[in-house]
Amino acid sequence: MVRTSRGRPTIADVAAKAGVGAITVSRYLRSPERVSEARGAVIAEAIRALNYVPDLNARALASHRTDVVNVLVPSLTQNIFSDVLRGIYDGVEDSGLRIELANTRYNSQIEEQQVFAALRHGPAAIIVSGTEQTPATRKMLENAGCPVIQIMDLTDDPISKIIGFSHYRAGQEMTRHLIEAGYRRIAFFAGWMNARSKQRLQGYRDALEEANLFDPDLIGETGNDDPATNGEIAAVSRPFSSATMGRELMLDMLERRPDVDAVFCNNDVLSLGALFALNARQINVPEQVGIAGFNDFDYMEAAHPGLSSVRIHRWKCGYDAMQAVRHQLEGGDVGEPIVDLGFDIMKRASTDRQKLLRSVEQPELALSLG
Amino acid sequence: MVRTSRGRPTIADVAAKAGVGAITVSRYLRSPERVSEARGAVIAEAIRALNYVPDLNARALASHRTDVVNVLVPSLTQNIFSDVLRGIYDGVEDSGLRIELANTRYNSQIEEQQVFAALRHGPAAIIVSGTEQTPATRKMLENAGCPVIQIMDLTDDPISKIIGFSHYRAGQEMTRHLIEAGYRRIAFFAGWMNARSKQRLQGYRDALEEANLFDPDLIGETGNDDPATNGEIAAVSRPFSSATMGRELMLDMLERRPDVDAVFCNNDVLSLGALFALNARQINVPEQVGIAGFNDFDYMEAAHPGLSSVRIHRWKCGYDAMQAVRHQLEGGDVGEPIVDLGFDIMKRASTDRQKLLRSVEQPELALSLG
DNA sequence: CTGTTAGCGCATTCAG
DNA sequence: CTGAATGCGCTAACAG
Repeated sequence: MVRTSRGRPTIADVAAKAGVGAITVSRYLRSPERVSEARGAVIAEAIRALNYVPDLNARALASHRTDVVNVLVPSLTQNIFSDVLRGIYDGVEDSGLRIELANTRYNSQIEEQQVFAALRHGPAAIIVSGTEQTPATRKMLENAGCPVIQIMDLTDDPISKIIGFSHYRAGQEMTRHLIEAGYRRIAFFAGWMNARSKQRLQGYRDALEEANLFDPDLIGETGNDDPATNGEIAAVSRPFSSATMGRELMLDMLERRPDVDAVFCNNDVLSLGALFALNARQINVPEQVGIAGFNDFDYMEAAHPGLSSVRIHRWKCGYDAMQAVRHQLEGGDVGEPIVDLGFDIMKRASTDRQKLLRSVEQPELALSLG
Repeated sequence: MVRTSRGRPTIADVAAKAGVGAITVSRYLRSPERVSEARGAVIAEAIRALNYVPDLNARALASHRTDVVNVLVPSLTQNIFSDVLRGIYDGVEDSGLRIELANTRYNSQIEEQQVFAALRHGPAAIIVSGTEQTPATRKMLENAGCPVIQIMDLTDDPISKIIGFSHYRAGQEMTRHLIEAGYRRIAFFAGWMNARSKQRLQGYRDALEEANLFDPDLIGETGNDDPATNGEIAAVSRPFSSATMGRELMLDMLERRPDVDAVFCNNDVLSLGALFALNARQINVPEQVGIAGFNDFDYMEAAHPGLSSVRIHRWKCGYDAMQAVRHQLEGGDVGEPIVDLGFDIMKRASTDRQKLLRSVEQPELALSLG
């Protein structure tokens, strides 16, 4: 004995005690139905008696597979992905799978390294966000030899299976709602633009152009393309405040374009900031300026006035991705490669301009309704 | 050859090509300084030429150790822990460590199972939240054979090292601030109570009692002790809305106790809901009712009026925990077993009642300042 | 349904 | 500083 084992009982100990071969114990552990009931019972007893716990590393080495699902998200800042993660964790319950979570920081290069690293331990499955993988990443993923699910976006050409929704259509539909509500000078606010934000902006733009209302001057951005300042940079203890940014963008827009009559914010926190700015300026929402956000976090409904937003199915996206993983791991097929979860335009008081039109003869009432 | 390897080059291939023993390659990989420079260069070249990548599972089996840091948090709902996670991820950069994240759902039994599961693969380190571990969990952690860090709370008796702050003192100090600001009937709002919430409540209570102001009737709770309804239950796609809860608690309190003049909310979202409720009722903040939250998320400062809150160092807590892990992994000692990160009472307009007192001769001005 | 054989790829031990 | 032998604990493969 040159080597010191940890003293824990091994599968051989169990096999000896149960009077069977080690492989039978191994089989019993992984698929009890492949072992006769009689022997199964004996093995179970031996396992209990010895307090045997299989070593995951040995299993991994021998099988080239682990129980680890690698999940890659672009951000951990409190935002949409925390709900996605909740869905993933709710979906993984009682599966024996573990989750290794990585933060790509909206950086495809980092994502590539992380996929490479993940592959080194033979993951049970990989869940990645979006469709912006580098060619090398895509290739690795195609050859991963395990289920691969893309989430939170849509594409005609998924790696294997994608579950999400169209950011373009979401941006377009909310903008159409604002137009229908009677707004004409509709601004777009964004903190910084990632691939999915750009799709939403394009939807906004197309909706306005089809109504002949597009005005590039109404796009409010911080002019920042760097995710680093979005709280994703290392060693910054407080993320850049979107609420403050929304307030600043709103105040700025009011100065530059006092005729603005609605703002479509790329995220909810931004819209909260915009609301606070309008409150401070005593500008009535939705009569004078309408507000819409994106994501539909819980506080949107509770706000005063209630803030309109695009509800996306974050939790379901994570949950369904995990279900798809489990289905495939149990031998099921990939199924529909493109799953569109859709979204809902939540129309609330903050964009209910009709209220003004409906009560145009009694303006003081309209104001008191704010 | 009964077995099909994955065809990837192994350490033996590298050793052969470099004309050295396998163990020398192994050594070179883990601590290059223990191999002569000449051989090191040859090995490096062979690795490059063969495109060799060490197999993590084989390494794990042979060494009984992985590069995985297991992190256990009680919740993934967008709250304090997303910032803690950011800190952890910022702290893990370029360390070669991976993070396996588990959600204990505020349940010590689940936590126990997860610690047990984590131990099966020989984690590099374990980070757990709070001090509520079961005796069995504690025992496993004490014998884990790897660094163990507790975070986000404080205790005299940490498992090994704890990094956090005193929830009791935080609750106490914010309450004292409210008293000093001139409030006398100060309510406490909580959605549901976990161990740390209870500590804050105790701090609130003690602060009021020392000023002879405690009134149990002013404690507003949903009477719910079950984290399940706090968004932690599986298969619930939308977490229970704290903002809505804050609004309801506020409206309820106004009805029950119209003389309430301040509310200390157990979390920021609750305080946001309270603010919206007061807005809707046209009750002036901070003149008629003061509001304070807990956590100090970014929107607190951006709110109108700015909302007071207890700023806790979430990010730093995660980051420092990771630094402690790395320090120990590099052979450093545990250091100070109890690290108090403290907190800051952020005094903003929402609790600035002095403003009223300062302008008592000109009440109309006071109101317009709201 | 069950067992035997032969590794999986790396790191430990101890001698040199 | 280096290497040979051996084992980590489990499972793939095939035969029976």
